[in-house]
Amino acid sequence: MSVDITDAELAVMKVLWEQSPLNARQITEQLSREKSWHRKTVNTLLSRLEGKSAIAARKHDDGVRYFTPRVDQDSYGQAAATELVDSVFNGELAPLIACFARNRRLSRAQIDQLRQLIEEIDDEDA
Amino acid sequence: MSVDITDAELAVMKVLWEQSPLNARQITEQLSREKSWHRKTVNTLLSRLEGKSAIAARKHDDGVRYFTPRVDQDSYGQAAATELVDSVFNGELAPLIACFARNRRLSRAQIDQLRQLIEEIDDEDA
DNA sequence: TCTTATTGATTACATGTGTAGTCTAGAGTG
DNA sequence: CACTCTAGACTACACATGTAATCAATAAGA
Repeated sequence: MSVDITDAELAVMKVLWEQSPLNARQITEQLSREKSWHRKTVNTLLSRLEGKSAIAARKHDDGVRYFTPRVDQDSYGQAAATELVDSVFNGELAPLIACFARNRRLSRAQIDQLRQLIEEIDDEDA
Repeated sequence: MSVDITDAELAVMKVLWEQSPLNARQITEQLSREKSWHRKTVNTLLSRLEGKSAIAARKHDDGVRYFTPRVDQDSYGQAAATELVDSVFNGELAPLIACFARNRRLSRAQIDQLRQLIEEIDDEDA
């Protein structure tokens, strides 16, 4: 509900979440590792993201615009996860994790991490 | 990656996951509780789902087609969750749960359920 | 049998999305 | 100063998606 970011746009956001501000050229370069997108394509995505206020542009001294996220990764992830859980799992988190565990073997470290996370949540909750 | 089901289509799938086989009229009726979709709209969605092999139609004795899911809810949920976790959380499950917890959506019962789930996963893993 | 209601197939149409191309103004180069 | 390169604004265009309408065949009633 917060901001609706599409798949292609998400790739751009991920670059900016890792490092920002960056200009269009730098972003295209970063993306070239995984996507073979034309500069213009990245430009369009940046414009659309700006239109959605998902990123902000600030013109630097060199006259070029540098972009920064206005939506942080956590908020976005939270919204996306909530939406998924609501739409597919009827609002329950456990089935998602169960699905996940069944699908993707969780390593011992990951299981321990989860256990610890649950304890933290529980403590906070108290 | 399995089957690409859109939001509108998902609403139809959820009805069929709850009960099937159902014909178009019955599905429209079920959906009317939450969506005010025209019969024709539901029909289009059914056609598209059939095209994607997400559901199967079988003509019953009354000459009307009854629909059944060909993709089960678990598989779909698993795929959707995996995609979300991969795309937003870089493949890690814990951040998703942390996000969720921060959002204060977990009741004590849910926390207990999670804890138990983790233990089960852990046991299986051993 | 003629009329009407219903199902399913086909078609429609605005908006969203992926993926660019074109055009213009300013920055740097000979 | 004329030419060129680049960034950004605007435009393009096919396919996806939400949301139906039209049309043809069939079933059911008068």
